[in-house]
Amino acid sequence: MTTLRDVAREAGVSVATASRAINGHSNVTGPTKAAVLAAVKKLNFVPHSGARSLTRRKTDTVGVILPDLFGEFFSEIIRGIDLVAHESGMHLLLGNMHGSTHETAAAIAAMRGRVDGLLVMPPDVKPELMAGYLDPALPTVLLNYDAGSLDLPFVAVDNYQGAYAMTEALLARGAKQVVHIAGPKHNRDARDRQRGFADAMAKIAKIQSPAILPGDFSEESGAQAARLLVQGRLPADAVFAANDQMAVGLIAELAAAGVSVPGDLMVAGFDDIPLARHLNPSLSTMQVNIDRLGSTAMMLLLRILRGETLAADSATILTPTLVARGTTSDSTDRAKASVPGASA
Amino acid sequence: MTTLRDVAREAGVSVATASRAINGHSNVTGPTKAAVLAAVKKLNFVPHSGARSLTRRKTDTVGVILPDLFGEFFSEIIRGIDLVAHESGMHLLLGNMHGSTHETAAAIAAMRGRVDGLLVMPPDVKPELMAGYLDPALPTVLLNYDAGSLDLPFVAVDNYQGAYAMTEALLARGAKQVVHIAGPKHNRDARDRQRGFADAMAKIAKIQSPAILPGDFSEESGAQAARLLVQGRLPADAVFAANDQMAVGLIAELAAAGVSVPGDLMVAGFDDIPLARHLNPSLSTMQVNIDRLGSTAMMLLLRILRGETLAADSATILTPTLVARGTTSDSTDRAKASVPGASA
DNA sequence: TGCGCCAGTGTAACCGGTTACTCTGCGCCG
DNA sequence: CGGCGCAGAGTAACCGGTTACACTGGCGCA
Repeated sequence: MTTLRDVAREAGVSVATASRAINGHSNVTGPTKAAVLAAVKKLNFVPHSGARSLTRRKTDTVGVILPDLFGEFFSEIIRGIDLVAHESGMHLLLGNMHGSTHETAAAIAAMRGRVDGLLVMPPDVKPELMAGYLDPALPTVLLNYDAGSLDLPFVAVDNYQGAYAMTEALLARGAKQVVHIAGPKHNRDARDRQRGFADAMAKIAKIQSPAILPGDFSEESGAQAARLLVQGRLPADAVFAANDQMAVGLIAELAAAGVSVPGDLMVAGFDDIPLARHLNPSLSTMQVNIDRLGSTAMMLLLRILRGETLAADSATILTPTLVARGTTSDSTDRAKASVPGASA
Repeated sequence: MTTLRDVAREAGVSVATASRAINGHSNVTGPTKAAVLAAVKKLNFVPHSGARSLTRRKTDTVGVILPDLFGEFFSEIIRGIDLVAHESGMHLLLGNMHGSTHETAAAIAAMRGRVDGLLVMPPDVKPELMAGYLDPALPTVLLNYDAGSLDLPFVAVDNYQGAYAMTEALLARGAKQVVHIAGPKHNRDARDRQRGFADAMAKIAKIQSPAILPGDFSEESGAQAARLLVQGRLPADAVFAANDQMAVGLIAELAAAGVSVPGDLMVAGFDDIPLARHLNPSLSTMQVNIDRLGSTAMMLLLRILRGETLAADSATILTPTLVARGTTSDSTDRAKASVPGASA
């Protein structure tokens, strides 16, 4: 493995000159520079990024710490981040907290000396703990997490507003008794969505304690909710699941039980996963541009790295948009909804 | 930002002792070690991984270079890799070739000094070029790519065998005229699948030049194939798409044209994306355990990094398994298939 | 009692680059 | 013609750890 010293020797110059020539500094004569570059080519030299980042004190890498490396959500967010990072010549170092709070601390600590900044999404970690985990010297942007007192820049999806809007839409469609399937209790997104639902029910339908079934964002928990609904004879004319995954499980189980959607029961989800529009009937949901979540956060981080001091307005809120599809169509639309994936 | 020097000073020892205490070397007395660890805690010291990897000549990081950071395939493969990497305390550095051959070279070069080994999946790069891109000194495992003469270890899906098996299954179901929708022409996976299809048709159905429609793995190209099929009145009783994505587009467009699946036409895909079983009727496909592709490759790489010299048998081939679902069921199964997602 | 050995610790070189500072030689000015 | 300024190149310190080697003191053994 060839080093800068080798190149310098080959070109008959000092390491300083070699370094300058390679990095395109101005104070190098044409011939000298050419000689160095020739040596680089000949020896097939590639600078050692580790060594370089040690002196430069920058690594051209950002750490991305996510709760899980799993599924569509994950790949979309990475795609968004990469889009922006790649443009700026930045690399992505993946960290995974594997759901555990303790691992979160470890993952963040492991990033020291490897990255210039951090993108962290800790949906299940308590804010007061986060403060201790983060290195104040390392620029950090939070994803989908309002750290409150920590006052770190963050990008978030307006889950509350989204859930409110969806609930409102269901009520507008004529639903009287909307049931919510909640997400994991300690999960921020899930809690915000539940709040949005509850508030909309209270404000618009004047129902103070709407029915809320437990769930954990998994397909299976959606199916379970369906069984509760059917067997418990819970009066309901619409179900709003806290995410699409659960809505999928719910619909499958309802179909098995002979409940017609949207005829007997309207169903709505949240996230707009790709599967949503391919279901039959297709699933109404709140569309979240997850890739935008990632790219926006990355842009924010880049600005911080460039030295801009962000004002308090550094928080960016992305509002999800309502996508009305088959599972909430009223009877007149029913025919259209029966062609599977016709919108493809 | 505190350094080892700071810790040493605080503990009243030399940097060498501090380093040894922190890294758990044996030749440090109890009290000394305690003093160092106390200083570490007090100063909140985290070793600078960049500096450490410079002397240790290892980074505890592997580079993962994929054609696209996109979709289910990507997230599953990363998940598989991470599963194994995480267990060994390895980190993942993401590289993205963004489809361009030139970027591939750049992505690989950028890894020098950042990683201990490389996992590369270059489906569109010609083998003779790959040789020039790769650093022979850097342990590398190829994903879904048989480098041939390069004789690098690799893990691959047996696309040929999978396509052969699926074609065979369609013929066994009674299909006489199976049409294939091909993937991108320069893509290895796509070519292997097409070969498997063609060989099966030749061997089993004795058809030498079966109909093959062009495609590019996208949903839209599947839809386009459907239009060709319908408008061109191509005689066909089964369609085997080179991937699920195209099958999805195909089915949607067929439905719009009033063609019944599997009644008029059986359809099969490849990959078993999550969407496949949720379609109505659910999509028959070849299941590829993509996460296993990643985890197997990572295990192989780890073995190389541990110093094991792998024999020529280092190539691992994963055979996809056939998943027969609604789109290839014969009429007696039809009723079952009409319950959407009942298998959830 | 004196010597060698070894455990525990310190000093300093080193990993592979970058860059502040120094040095040299040339052109230009007075 | 001598001195100054500056461009181009070199020397060496440094980034923050690791570790080979040197050093010291206490113990066991003769």
